[in-house]
Amino acid sequence: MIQELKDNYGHLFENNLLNEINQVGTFKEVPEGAVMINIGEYVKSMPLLISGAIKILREDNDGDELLLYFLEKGDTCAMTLTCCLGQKKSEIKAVAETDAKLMMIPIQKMEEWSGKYKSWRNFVFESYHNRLNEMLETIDSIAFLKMDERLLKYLIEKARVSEDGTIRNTHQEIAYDLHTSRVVISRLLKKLENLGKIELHRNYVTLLKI
Amino acid sequence: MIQELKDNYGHLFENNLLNEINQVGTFKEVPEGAVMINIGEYVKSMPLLISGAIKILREDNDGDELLLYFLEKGDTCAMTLTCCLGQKKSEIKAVAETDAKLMMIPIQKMEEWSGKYKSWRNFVFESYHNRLNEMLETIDSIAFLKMDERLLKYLIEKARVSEDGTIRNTHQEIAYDLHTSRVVISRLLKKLENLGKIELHRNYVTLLKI
DNA sequence: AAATTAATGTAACCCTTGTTACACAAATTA
DNA sequence: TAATTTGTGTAACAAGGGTTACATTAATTT
Repeated sequence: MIQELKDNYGHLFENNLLNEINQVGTFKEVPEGAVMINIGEYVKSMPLLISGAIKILREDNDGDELLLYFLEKGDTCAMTLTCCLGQKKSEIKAVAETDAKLMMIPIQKMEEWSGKYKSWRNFVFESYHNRLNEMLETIDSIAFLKMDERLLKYLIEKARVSEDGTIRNTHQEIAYDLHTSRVVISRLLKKLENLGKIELHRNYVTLLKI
Repeated sequence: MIQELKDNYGHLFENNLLNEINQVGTFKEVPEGAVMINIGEYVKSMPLLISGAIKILREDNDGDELLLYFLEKGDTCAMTLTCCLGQKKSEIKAVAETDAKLMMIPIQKMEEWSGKYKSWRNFVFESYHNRLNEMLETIDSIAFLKMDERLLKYLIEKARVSEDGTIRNTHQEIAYDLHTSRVVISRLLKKLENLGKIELHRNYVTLLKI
């Protein structure tokens, strides 16, 4: 049994299911920055995230991007779930935000386990629920917040999922995630620095404790 | 057996399940405009929509609203699903867009049926998938479109779910759904009228065929 | 070290959207 | 019918944020 599987999913799944996952799943490591799936691609297996963080993005026809949310350990991709079941194309893009470890589950098992294990069903439902709530959070941000508030919220999220609490990105990269321009981000970051909320450096930003 | 249940869900569910739904479900009619659930309320049963349309809204702390999507016949509310299972509060507000007919399912049955009927599981998964996609559509609109494009898209959606293809709303009501101001909507509607896309009247708008 | 590339700072400008104010018309109520 | 309320049209202005342009500084390459 892979120890990290037990550590992260032991409280969720009964032993029989854990053993099955351990048997049929494939352990996988992905390096930071790796594109794990693109819009329009078919999904072949379902990931259970063991460590690290995955960035989920939406893209429009012009290739403009928007960050939707991050997945962390114990999470799975809700999109993948029905993509697998219905053989549908992915509607989102997934990129490793940090180095990450995953357990990949073959799609045939999902349907089988849904009938067999109550804990699996609950996990799947819970995942959907979490993802829907994260989408609502995203909608709240873009619909109700101004760009400076969105930026601060983004920096806090980014710092949370990063290893050391710093945001190791250029202004341009931040601008892509928030679907705005580099100049706007530079302007607002400077404003946040003047307010004493952050510290700016070349290639990274640090959040200051309040 | 309620005929409309068979008509709308007969192709989805096996007969045993249909009969159970018919037995334990409560038939319910709601008039246009009725608030079916508010943010923060607990959900007691799960609705299967038989006819009419339901408007799903998000609200921020100041009471500002934003239309997320419409539910139509054959749909259910994905939010409700895990709200029921996890005894969680609703994150959204639901208002009858037109007169609607529903079958209300007691929450205990949901868990039971998830283990018992494959068609029920598939329906639930499919619902989640559809709702996630509708949320993505909403995000696309507010993130990538300008207000005039969002407005036109909104009018087309509204016309689709309405009885007679007209949008029976005041400019103020449209403004609430799109989370903007009445003046902005009046301005853009007038622009769309000048482009020959719509016809403006007091209290309603008609879409012109292209 | 010099040249080049990448990241950031900042000014000036413009467009979209939001706000305020008010006129006018249609519907409703007195 | 007169008075009031509700819905719409429009002008003028403000603010947020997107764009272009260019300077400056740090890192990388030659």
